[in-house]
Amino acid sequence: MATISEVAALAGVSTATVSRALNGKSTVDPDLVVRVRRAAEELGYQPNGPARNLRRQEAAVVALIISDVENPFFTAIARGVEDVAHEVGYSVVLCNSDENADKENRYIDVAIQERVAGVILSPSGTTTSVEKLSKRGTAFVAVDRPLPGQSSDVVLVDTRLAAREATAHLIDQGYQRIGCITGPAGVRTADDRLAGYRDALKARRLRSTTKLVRRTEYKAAGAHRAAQELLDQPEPPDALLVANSAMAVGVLQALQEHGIRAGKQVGIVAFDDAPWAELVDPPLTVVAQPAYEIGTVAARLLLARIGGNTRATTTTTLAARLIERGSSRR
Amino acid sequence: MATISEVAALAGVSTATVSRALNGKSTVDPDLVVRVRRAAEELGYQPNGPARNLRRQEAAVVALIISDVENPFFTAIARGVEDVAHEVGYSVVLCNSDENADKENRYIDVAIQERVAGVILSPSGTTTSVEKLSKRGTAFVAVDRPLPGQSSDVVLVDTRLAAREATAHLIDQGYQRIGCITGPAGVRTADDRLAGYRDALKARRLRSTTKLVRRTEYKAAGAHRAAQELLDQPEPPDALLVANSAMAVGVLQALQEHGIRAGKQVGIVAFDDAPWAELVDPPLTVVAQPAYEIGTVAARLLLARIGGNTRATTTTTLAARLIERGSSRR
DNA sequence: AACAGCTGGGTAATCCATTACCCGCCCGCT
DNA sequence: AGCGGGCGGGTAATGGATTACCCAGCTGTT
Repeated sequence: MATISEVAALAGVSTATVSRALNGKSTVDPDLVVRVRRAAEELGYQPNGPARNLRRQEAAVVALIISDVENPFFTAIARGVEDVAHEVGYSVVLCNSDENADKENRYIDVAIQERVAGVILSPSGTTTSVEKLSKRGTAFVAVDRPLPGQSSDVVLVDTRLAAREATAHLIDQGYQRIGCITGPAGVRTADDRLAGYRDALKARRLRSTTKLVRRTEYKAAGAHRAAQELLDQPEPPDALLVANSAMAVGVLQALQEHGIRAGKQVGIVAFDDAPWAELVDPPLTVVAQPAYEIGTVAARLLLARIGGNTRATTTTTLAARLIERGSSRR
Repeated sequence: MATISEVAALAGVSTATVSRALNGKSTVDPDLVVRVRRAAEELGYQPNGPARNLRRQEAAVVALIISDVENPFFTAIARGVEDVAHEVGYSVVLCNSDENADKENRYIDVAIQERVAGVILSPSGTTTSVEKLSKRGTAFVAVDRPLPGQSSDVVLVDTRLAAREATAHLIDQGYQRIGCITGPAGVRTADDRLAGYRDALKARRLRSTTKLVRRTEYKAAGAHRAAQELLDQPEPPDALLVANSAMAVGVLQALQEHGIRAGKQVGIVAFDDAPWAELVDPPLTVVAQPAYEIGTVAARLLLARIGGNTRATTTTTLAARLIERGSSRR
């Protein structure tokens, strides 16, 4: 692997000039730039990243720590972040924390050790230790969920309002015993969706009972079990608000197993507009979240901070959109 | 940010001892180890990754370059790679090449610059330039698709055979004008699936016509257009082999728009067992690929190479499994 | 008692790109 | 002609962890 001094030797200049030429710095004689380029080309020179980062005290990399690579909501965020970051020459590395605070903290440590320029993360829980980041002065932005106790830029969806509207929609459609299957306690989006659900019930003077509420992992399996339990009760729900698309899979499965048809018998609204939502029968009513936009907004905020912007931290709240389809129509 | 010499000063030892103690090296007096640990703790010491990597000439990171973060097939591979890599202390960074040779090559350059220990990639096309990797001696493994012209470890699925079996299954079910919607020419899996489809037709002495074959991007939109074209023909197909699950979404949509029911009227088999495959009506017959296993196998091969193993390159071919459901039954 | 051998730990070289600092040269002005 | 200013480009310091090499001191053997 060629080093900068070999390039310098071949081009007949000093390493300083090579560095300046290749980085397009100030004023280097155009002839020299050409000679340096040619020499670098010939040797297949690739600058040594660690050396550069060591010197610069920062890598042109942003880390994106998400809680589930297999969840399309998060991969859409990733795409948004990537598109913006690439424009300005930053690379994005994706880390999968699996909703696991340990893994998440490990990745934060790695991010610090590797001296990435910034971190975007969807904090899995209450024990996320971003103080390390702020202590070191590494820029970071939270997405989807706020950071407990920390002030930072945050990009959120008004998920409580969305849940409220979705639930109100179910009430409007004439459903009366509406249940809710949401994520684990302590995960902010899960709590908010539940709160929004309760808001709607209260506003319409429907009584809210824990018998119709279940909390599980944000996965199909947990939701499947939860739906079965709810449906096996003496007084089962006649509609369900489901907190994400993976869970929706589990719920729809449970309905099938019970020989229940969505819509007519049990109304369903799920968060996240999955590509397959229109394919099931009846098509699934969903709360579409602007995931890609979350990513782009978060990336821009992060880049501004990296650029040294020191304005007060901001909270950006994006709206979700209810897409009514057959699964919430009798 | 504390450095190793500050830790050394606080612990009253040399930097060499700090390094040895924290890396669990050879024999350091247990008392000193404790003192060093305590000092590091107190200062919140995080080793400087770039400095370490510069010295070691390698980072404990493997790069995984996949062609579509939003495709569950690839994210499942990612999970497999992660699980294995983490066990031995390697971090995984995910890079999304978007089936774009430029982006892919850029990520390969980044991987080289950052001196990652190894690379796993699903080569998007014929112009993938891994010579840079082999020239530098960086270990790499190809997944899902072989590397054109290069010898390397490869982990594949026997996708041609799977396509053949899936097509044969459709023939057995009594479908007669079977079509195929596959990915772009030059993408090996797309070519193989088409070849397997043709194998099956030939074996059963059915004539194969290009009128029933369409190639598009591996995405829903392309497949949607393709399916519309096929169905609008004077002699439309009565069954379709679809090359991945994103495409299946487009195809099923087109069927809906044509008021055609899968199974009874047009048999469908799609690659990749998506979580929603059982939810559509009728449930979707699929070719399930062992994506997670591809990831684990590839990671183990890569780690062996990183460990200096110089055995000849291997090709691992895993079997796919046809899961018969309603969409291929009349 | 003297010496070989081993072990724990310190000193300083090393990895490579970037950049502060400095020098020499040329131009233009007085 | 002499001097100041500006510019191109070289020398060497710098960043921080790892590790080759070496030394001091202790153990055990004869």
